[in-house]
Amino acid sequence: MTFGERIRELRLARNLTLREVAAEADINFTYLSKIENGKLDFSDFPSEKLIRKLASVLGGDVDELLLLAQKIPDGIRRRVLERPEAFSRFAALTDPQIDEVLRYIGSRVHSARTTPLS
Amino acid sequence: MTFGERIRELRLARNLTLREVAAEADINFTYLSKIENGKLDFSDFPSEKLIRKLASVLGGDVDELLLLAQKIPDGIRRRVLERPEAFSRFAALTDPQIDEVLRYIGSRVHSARTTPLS
DNA sequence: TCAATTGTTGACGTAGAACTGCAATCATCC
DNA sequence: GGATGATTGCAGTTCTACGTCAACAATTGA
Repeated sequence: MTFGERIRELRLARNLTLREVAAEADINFTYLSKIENGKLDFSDFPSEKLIRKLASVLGGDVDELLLLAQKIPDGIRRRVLERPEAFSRFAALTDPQIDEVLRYIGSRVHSARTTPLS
Repeated sequence: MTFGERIRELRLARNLTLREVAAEADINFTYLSKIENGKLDFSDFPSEKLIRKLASVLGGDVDELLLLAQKIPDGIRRRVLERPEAFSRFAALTDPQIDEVLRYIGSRVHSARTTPLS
């Protein structure tokens, strides 16, 4: 699932046309077409600002869209900047090790979510 | 310690002038002055590209400088994009919970670092 | 004393990313 | 067959992050 595919999916799920969504997002409908088809001239994705707007207009999840566009969600970014060393260590784990740590979190660490996943 | 302060520290530690470092980094020395003094017109920090160049020229740690400039180091970024859900959960932990998980990693997860901390 | 070196600052310039917009073309669907 | 919607190439325009320039201040050292 690419970013563009997801945008299209969200748009069609609401039975909206390119023109309708583009108008609400204050962009040109041809640009939206290019976004959905991954045919942007330079860069693979639109700006973070526009991604947020599209999420809002389409009722999509901002973080999901940001990730599809290879951008770091705010909640994670904030925490990385607060605890960089911790994240460096976590990032250095292999996939199975990450899974193991997640199981540990699930079993040992309770009421973990103090803030929404954002 | 701000980004600019650290840059200046690195530069002075090598007894280099603004002009010398700027020349090596292919920028104007007045721009470097602003960077060190946190006086950039817009944005608080130079581009990621320039940060890397400065790290190289000054022999500084890229990740340290990136973090001071509120940018996510590559190693972490890559892993976040690979395992977003895991990082969301990790990021949602409180500080003490993160510390607990780090202790767990230290005690249970061996040969964790398959790649450099980058 | 004055000139050489170094650093600071406000105003200004610019390249590239982000986005526009048209024209031509195609596909569907009543 | 025309109304509606989408695609795409290409040449704009806009915006701002990035960086320069010119003038000046501070310090050093002969």
